[in-house]
Amino acid sequence: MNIPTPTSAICPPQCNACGLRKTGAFMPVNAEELKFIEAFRTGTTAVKAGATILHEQKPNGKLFTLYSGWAFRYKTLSDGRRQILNFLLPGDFIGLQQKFADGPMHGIEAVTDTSLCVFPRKRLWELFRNFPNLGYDITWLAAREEGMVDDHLLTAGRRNATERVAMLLMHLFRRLERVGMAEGGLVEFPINQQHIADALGLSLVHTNKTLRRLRHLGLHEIQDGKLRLLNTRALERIADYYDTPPPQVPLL
Amino acid sequence: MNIPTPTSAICPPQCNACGLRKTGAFMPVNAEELKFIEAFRTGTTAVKAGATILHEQKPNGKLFTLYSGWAFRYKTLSDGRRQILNFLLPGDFIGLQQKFADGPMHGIEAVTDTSLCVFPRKRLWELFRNFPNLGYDITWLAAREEGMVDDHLLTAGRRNATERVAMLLMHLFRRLERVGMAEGGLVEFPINQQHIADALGLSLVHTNKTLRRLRHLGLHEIQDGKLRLLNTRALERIADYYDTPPPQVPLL
DNA sequence: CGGACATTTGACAAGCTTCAAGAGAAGTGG
DNA sequence: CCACTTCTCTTGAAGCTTGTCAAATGTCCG
Repeated sequence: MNIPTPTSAICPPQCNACGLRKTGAFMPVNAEELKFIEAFRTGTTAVKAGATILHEQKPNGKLFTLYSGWAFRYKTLSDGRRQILNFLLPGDFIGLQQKFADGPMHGIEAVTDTSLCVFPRKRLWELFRNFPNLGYDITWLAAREEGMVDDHLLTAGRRNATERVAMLLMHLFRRLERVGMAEGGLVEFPINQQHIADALGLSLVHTNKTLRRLRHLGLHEIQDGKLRLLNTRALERIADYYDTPPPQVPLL
Repeated sequence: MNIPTPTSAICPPQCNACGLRKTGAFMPVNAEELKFIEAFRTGTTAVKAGATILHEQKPNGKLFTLYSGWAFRYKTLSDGRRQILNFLLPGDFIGLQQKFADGPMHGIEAVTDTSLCVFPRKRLWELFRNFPNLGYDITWLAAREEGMVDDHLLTAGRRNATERVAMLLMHLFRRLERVGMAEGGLVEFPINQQHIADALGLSLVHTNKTLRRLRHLGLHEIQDGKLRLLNTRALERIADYYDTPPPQVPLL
């Protein structure tokens, strides 16, 4: 059984000591690739809970791999309405869109204290030229990230409140499980109801009532920053969720 | 002034005769790259209006560039509710996600008669190895596509019906304009109200009433399969839309 | 204890969906 | 050429889901 990765962990100075790679959740890389990744990496950063990793308006020329903690990508309308586009969990590659898009960006904010590896986006081209397989991996990650947003769009556009909440619980649980952060039906769950509301396109009040209803049905429990799923079968049925996250994904 | 690309056009047998490249909307490629693209291409297909380009459940190992016509990516829930994820317009690269994702796919359906270039996804790796800049371009395209879905998620999650409709009109108009398919305020507009409803996460009836309201306000006109924007300023303000599509994008 | 913040609950209003049905356009076959 | 079907657009009415407003409770922390 996997031991949950401590979200407080700091990214080690050497990539070959990387705690994420040891989980078995990621595709192995050869020595040469690992060496390049380490050289590609500018360094590491820690971002405190609630702080901004990437400002919504101005790109900062950096790419990240989230080593530990939770974060989320979001967009806001000018009157303040906020939509969370996706949650970011350990192993996720961050900032690709920024490299390319010109228009309004999305912001990234840390939910918990986070630790990140930093890469200069200027050298991304170098990566594609010298290590085409890593370039391929990055495309893989971009496509996977888009696939998740596709799912969330289906959720926001066509599922009702109950289905949306069930979907989010299953989605996050499965992703955490994949990177070895679940023990039994229990996972760390540092987000609050406002995060959930913003991710699902619901109001805070309605999110609360919906969450409460599912809880009274005995489907889940959220306590002390931990989520326990008590009936995944029922949640999957309600959400019409049958996704299976891939066993191994690339890791930069 | 650009001449609108006829959506009935057939993709020519030689890539150097490609009508899309002549529009100036796409990044130029050198002779060597063009030669590879032509060799990479398996051939061309035509898909009739309403037919399926990519089935929602089974990937078919193909990648496409949409040469002419409109299509859309979509997902459905098991009870039939459908969400359109994005519309596909001439020049768009199709099918990347399929290459990578394992789980439930998205489907692609032609709105009008379409003409497409076909590429074998098996040789994608070859492209990355031999032409890293083309690999880079593909990542660019993946990131751009995700950026669009991000926007649509914000729309479905946080905009009301009026704002959503205004957003969609502006979004599509700007994209069509970019590939030279707009004359003055007029563009081909082959989708019906059900498409709009499915793209925005609204019911057909409410979409109709909202569309009607905007029309009575003198903001737009839809007639004979053509859309005319009469007050882009007002539409932008309503939608809180300030995006500027990039002047040139890669084209495979 | 006081203050900030997340959760919870009730009441009411509003927006959106559903149901139902009619009008108009376009295509089909006798 | 006309009856008939099909499809899209349109409109009205009723009902339900969700949002908004307001306030209470609980918790953590200085």
